[in-house]
Amino acid sequence: MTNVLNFRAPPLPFYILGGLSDFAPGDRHLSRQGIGVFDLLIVRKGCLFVGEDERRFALTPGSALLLRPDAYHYGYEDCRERTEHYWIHFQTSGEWSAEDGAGTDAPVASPEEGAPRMLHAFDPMPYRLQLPQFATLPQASHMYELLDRLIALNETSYLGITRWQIDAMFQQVLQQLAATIRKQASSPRAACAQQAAMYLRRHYKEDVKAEQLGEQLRFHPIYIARCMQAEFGCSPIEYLLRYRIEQAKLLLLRTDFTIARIAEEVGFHQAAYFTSRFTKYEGLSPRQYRQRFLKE
DNA sequence: CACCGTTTCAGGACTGGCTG
DNA sequence: CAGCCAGTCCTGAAACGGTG
Repeated sequence: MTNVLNFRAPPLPFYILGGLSDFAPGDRHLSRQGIGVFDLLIVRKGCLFVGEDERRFALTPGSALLLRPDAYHYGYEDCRERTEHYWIHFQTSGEWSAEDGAGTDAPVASPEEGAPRMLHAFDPMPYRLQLPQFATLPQASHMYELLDRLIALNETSYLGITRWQIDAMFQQVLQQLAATIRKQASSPRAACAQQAAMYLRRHYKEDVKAEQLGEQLRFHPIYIARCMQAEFGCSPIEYLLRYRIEQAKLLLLRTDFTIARIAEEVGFHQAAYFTSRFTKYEGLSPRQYRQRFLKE
């Protein structure tokens, strides 16, 4: 059973459309199969009865339900009283997965295998955005206020400057939703992963071995690898590699150092190996990268 | 000739299953 | 939660070929 939806960021999920629905007694939520977008429902008044596949939720004021784009949704019971609820449709162009009650992280969607990745001069370090599938909002009135403003903006205009205001506001909605499971982020596992990441960023120019990392953090290297996998979706070595490549990109654009010099500066012993890793992650060689982005 | 890309393979890192 | 073991996978070094 799904409890948490994990979004690998960047890119962050983006807003599509939202509104406030007012149901009279006897109305019920629509039945839809695989609508292709995430649907966030937040009840302001009354009680909404919604099912997703085999699970059923009775949403009372202040509760939020995040419906998956690939599941079957339905109203399983009529509203007994006047029921107001916000609905927000959003989507992501990145990877996302559903985590079940047992803690397994089953991948659900990801960019097409082998598809050419979008090329940027710089990519920030990846992180994971966790959203609960069902939550009771601690500051529901604040959320209602935010959603009212979001919907009002949405209705006035959807172009130009308003578009990024909508996106910024939508990120605040996600932030409030994510905050309901923030307790988990301060777990020993998350702390271990954060410490490891900090150590790797500080020592990326040096030879960092898993064993050495374990000694520094006073944890078993295998345990650290698991913590980082859970927190960042990658192993310590992959995290280090990505960080080194980001630093190398800076040097490629800011200096006229040779590829071999840059490889050495960011912790690679062999320029050939640096080139192969860089090409794998960026889709073009260091030299091509420099030529391409210095021209722009 | 300097620099970059490809191939190969030993050893280190990671994963899954399990234990305390 | 934290660590161990066995099997598998991947990294990184080295050698060599290609290119401008």
